[in-house]
Formats: sequence, C-alpha cells, structure tokens
Amino acid sequence: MPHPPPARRPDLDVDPAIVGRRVRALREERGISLSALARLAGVGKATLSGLEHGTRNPTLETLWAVTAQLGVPLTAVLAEPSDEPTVHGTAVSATLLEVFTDTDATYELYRMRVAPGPGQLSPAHQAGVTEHVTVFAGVLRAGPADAPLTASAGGHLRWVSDVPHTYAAVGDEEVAASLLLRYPRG
Amino acid sequence: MPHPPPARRPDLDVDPAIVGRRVRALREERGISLSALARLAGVGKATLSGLEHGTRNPTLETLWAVTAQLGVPLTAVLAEPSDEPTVHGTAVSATLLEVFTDTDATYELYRMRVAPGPGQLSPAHQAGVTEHVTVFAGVLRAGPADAPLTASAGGHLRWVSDVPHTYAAVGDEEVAASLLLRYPRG
DNA sequence: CCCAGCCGTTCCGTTTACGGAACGGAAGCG
DNA sequence: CGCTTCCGTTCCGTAAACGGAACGGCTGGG
Repeated sequence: MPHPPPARRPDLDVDPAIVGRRVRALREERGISLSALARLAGVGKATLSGLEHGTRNPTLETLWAVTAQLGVPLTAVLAEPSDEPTVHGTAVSATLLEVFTDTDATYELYRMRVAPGPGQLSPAHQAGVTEHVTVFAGVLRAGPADAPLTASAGGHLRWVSDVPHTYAAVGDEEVAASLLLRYPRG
Repeated sequence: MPHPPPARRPDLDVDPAIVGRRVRALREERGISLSALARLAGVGKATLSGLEHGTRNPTLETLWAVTAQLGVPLTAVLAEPSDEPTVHGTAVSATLLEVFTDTDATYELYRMRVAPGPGQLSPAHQAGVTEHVTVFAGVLRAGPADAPLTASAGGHLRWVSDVPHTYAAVGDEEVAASLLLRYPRG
C-alpha cells in the first residue's frame, strides 16, 4: 500500500466557492438548516447563503462565527482535506498523518477510509511488515486474503502483511480507521 | 494526560489584533517594509497597515494575498504557533493529531511520548471511555493503575479508562506511541 | 382547502473593508 | 541646509460584505 514522500506542503485553498462547499457539507452533515446555523452563529441568513454559494468574500469574523458554531477549527474549511499524502485505491483512501523512524523500524500512521462495496486487495509487503488498525466507525473486514479478520468501532486488528491482504467495509457504512504500518529495518 | 471533554477543539485564534501581530512579526522577520509587502501582495498600504494593527477585519482574499506573499500557509497566522494542541504532563506529552466525530462516539488521535522515569498517573475519565495505544518505540507500561499492561514496539494496548490509569516508560528509552481516545456519545 | 411555519434565496439600506492619495517623519546625499 | 526617497499612518470615495426583511416553495395540521 502507501509509500508517499513524507514531506509535503499543507497548502491552503481559499477559493470562496470551495470554502462554501465545505461549509455547506459540514452543515448538512449535522442536519441543521441554513436558517438555524445563521441564527446560532449570529450572522445573517443572506451572509451564510452567500458564503455557501461562494458569492461572497467572507471576513475572518464571519468565517469564525460559522465554523465555531459548527464545532470545527477554521482549518476544516480552509485546508485541502486531501492532496498529496492521500493514497486512493478502489475502495480504500489513506492519508499519511505521521512517519516515525526508529532504530529498529519505520512506522507510518495513516487515517484510512474504506468505502462500502466489494473491497480492495493489496499486494504483499516485504517480509516482516505488520499492519495495525483501530476502527473508528463502521465494520471492517481486513487482513491476509485467505484469513481476514473483522472489527467494529473501537476494535483493533493486527496482521503480518507479507502476504496479499484485503480491506472491505462490512455493511453499507463507510469505515473510518487509523492504520499503522510497521516496516522493520533492513 | 489528555482529559478534555469530547467537545475539545484545537482552537484557532482569530482576534484581529493577534493575527495582525503575527503578520507583522513574519514581515519583519523577512526584513521587508510594509509598503513593499503591500505592493507585492497587491493590497493597499492602508489595508496592510490596518491589518497589522488589528483595526480591520480582513477578508479571506486579503489575508490570503498577504500570507501567500510571505510564503506561509494561512494557518501560520491563524493557529497558535504549533504546540497548542499538545498536552504536557510530568512524564507524558501528547499532541492531538485528529478528532473524529461519529454518531456513536468521538475519537481523538494523539501522538504520545513518555519520558523515562517514574511515569504518570491520570485520573479517571467518564464512564465508557476507552484508550487504545500502539507503541512505536520503547517499552510502555500503561493501563488501569491497579493492573497495568506492557507493550513494546509494535505492540498494542487497550483498556477502559474510567478508572485512574498510569503511563510509564520501561527502561531508559523514551516511548513513542499513538494514543486513541474513544468518548462514547452521551 | 387554507393557513402557519419553516426552508433557502433575493432584495436593499447600512456598515465597513478596500485601494489611492496625501501626510509627517526619518534617513542619505550634495 | 534643501532635496529626494522611502517609511508607516491617516484621510477619503468606492466597492462590497453585512443583517433585516420580504419572497416563493414546501410540508403538516386544523
């Protein structure tokens, strides 16, 4: 699976249209109406409507009021949610959060999402590589292709990944998880 | 240790005065004048002057133009200068990498370091909170204070943290690990 | 059916962030 | 000293982001 170059610019995107789409997505995720969010955030409905449509150029004050009410940091609507450090597969997308180099091994920590559907097969890694998964949401079936394991939210999986292995979401819900890859030195 | 209520936020600072101070600091670091930066960024000197003084409420467009010319991401002037989301204890320091909100629970993913020495005791969390630790390097002894568990590099620990719990590095090596806190909804 | 209540959008007057120009002050130079 | 040049601030007309109000559309209840 993933092997991206560790260093990458966390560049921000400030196209008002894109910021607007993110705000709208976050709002709809929470199932609250534009009118309600505007009221809670103390901004006009016109302001929020224009912001979500990207037809305004919001001030920091406005953007802050809205994102604070959504319970997310400003960066949630400003930052590229995914760019280079994200690896996309047919069902799996993984974002590199951190690389840790030790004397014995190198660790890569990913944030992983698995879309519902047929799942994905990954080829074998080098000998000794292990994978550790902690599931946040959904039910994940993953591990060696001939003997996958299953974990639901809060569960943890671990396997030696020097054989072909699979990732699949069980049921209709997208799986969110953290994935730790351990590459032994050598 | 991390103790935050589920609604914890790696809060950004949007006080215009503070943003202004950071912009000015970054500009002076580079040894360029206000007039020059305004010209390069394509904004008025009045705009930049007001921005640095915190007497204006800049639009995203303005702030973007200025920070882009300074060669820093927007977060450099919005976010607390980095170690804000880091929680320090006597032996443990943990940096919040990500928050994941699910319908059933809130997850917080930390990068954790445990210094060699006597270790650290953390008070109980709310009922139902669980902790999941994957060790990168060193040997960690952690878990309920009356029955701690041990894991070395590559190992994984999990416990219910509604009782007082400890973290300690075994041996002289600093422990590096990822820590996942799960706060059930409610 | 009609009406009440909410939705999201659009209209509009007010407020304010914008850039250009003018300002006083601090060097650098003949 | 005068003159030039750059500095950062202030003044000011314009453009636009703001909130309130009105609008049409949809849904549910009497």
